[in-house]
Amino acid sequence: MEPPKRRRSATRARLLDGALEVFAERGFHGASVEDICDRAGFTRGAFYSNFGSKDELVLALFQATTDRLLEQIAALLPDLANQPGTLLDAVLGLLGETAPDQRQWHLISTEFTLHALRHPEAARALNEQRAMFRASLTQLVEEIAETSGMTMSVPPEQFVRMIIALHEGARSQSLLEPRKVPAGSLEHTFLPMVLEAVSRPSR
Amino acid sequence: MEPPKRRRSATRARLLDGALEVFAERGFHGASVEDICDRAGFTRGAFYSNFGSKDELVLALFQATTDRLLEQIAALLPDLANQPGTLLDAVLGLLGETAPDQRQWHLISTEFTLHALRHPEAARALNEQRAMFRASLTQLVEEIAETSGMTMSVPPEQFVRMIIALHEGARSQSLLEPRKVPAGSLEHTFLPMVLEAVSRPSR
DNA sequence: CAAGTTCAATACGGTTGTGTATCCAATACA
DNA sequence: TGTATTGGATACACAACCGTATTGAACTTG
Repeated sequence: MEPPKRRRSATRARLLDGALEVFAERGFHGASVEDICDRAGFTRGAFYSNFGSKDELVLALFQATTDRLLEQIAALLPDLANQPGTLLDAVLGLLGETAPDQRQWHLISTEFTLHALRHPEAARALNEQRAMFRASLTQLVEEIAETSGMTMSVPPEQFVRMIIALHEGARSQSLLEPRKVPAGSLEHTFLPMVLEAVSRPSR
Repeated sequence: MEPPKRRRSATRARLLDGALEVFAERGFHGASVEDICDRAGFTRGAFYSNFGSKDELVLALFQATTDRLLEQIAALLPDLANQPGTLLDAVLGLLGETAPDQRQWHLISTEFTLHALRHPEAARALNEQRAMFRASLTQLVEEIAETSGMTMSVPPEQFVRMIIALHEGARSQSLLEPRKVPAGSLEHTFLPMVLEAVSRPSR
């Protein structure tokens, strides 16, 4: 009934989804291949017929997640650039909306970052993805700055790097103490000041 | 020859040191008890005569590291507060000097943060430690602001939270791309702007 | 409709890792 | 000096996990 190609890629997808969940719950090494298969409703036989090893799965998972993320960004970019509102609203909106589940995304991406810090190959893949992500944000910043007649006294990419750094650090604090640090509070308090400091009306 | 009490706590300390190294290298779950014992020059017998389980070791390790860190801070605080120099130099100096090996410290603390996000008890311990750390920084900020006749338009603790967030996010980027993001570059570029924006001379 | 192919399930072997129980040496103490 | 205690080593039992080999079922194709 079902074409085998579709079937295959469907189980692959389900395994990847399961892996995403289980990794978020138990962490990289804490999640066993069997855990992932159980979550996806398969056995290890299915796993090893789709992936060569756990490491291979991790790379595939990261690639799949990255692809989805970049697609979402590409879809959102035009809207954000043309809609009214400040530059920071657009950037922070993009940072937020691309990851519906902030907690899970933070766990996964942080975990993979640690992995990358120990494995150079993973680091290259991660840096590549982050470079594309930054590029999207930088483009957004440049466009909005242009249309609103602003010039920035620091390279836009530097500015974006700073936003990302602050965002990730703040997210960590928000997840650790949700009541004391509401999501986005640090960004919304301090980023306007920085923007004010680095931007001047174009002459 | 050697007093038994001393001997015992000495091996405990060596095991904790070994655990610190091995955790930094292979991560939390990736490090086996035997790895740690090998590193410390003992066997698992010694381990289980000092710790009840791997989890117990982790908590003990975190406590020990935390204690050392807070001691170092307490020792540094008076110097920094009284030495000449700007507020930011003092704060960033404190952030830097407390962890001689930035990479190892980043790996360990990030790993433990992930652990805490999944285990509420660990989260409480971590938040407690971070609160004390923040308190030290806040105190430093308040003292320096006072002696230099400045008033801040945001609560000092908020300001400190923001510095920490930015610092941790920036450190992650620096470790991933040391050549593109020299350590401390983001902080030194943007923090002065924020400080300028939030501080006014006291009337 | 029969042979071949694909995909996942089952069964298995081997490795690794945890924790316990026992043993041995060294020190403390009577 | 002989006995008791303490700390660490050795040996062992047991579970978890990874990866492979084999089997079976569904679908494709000639």
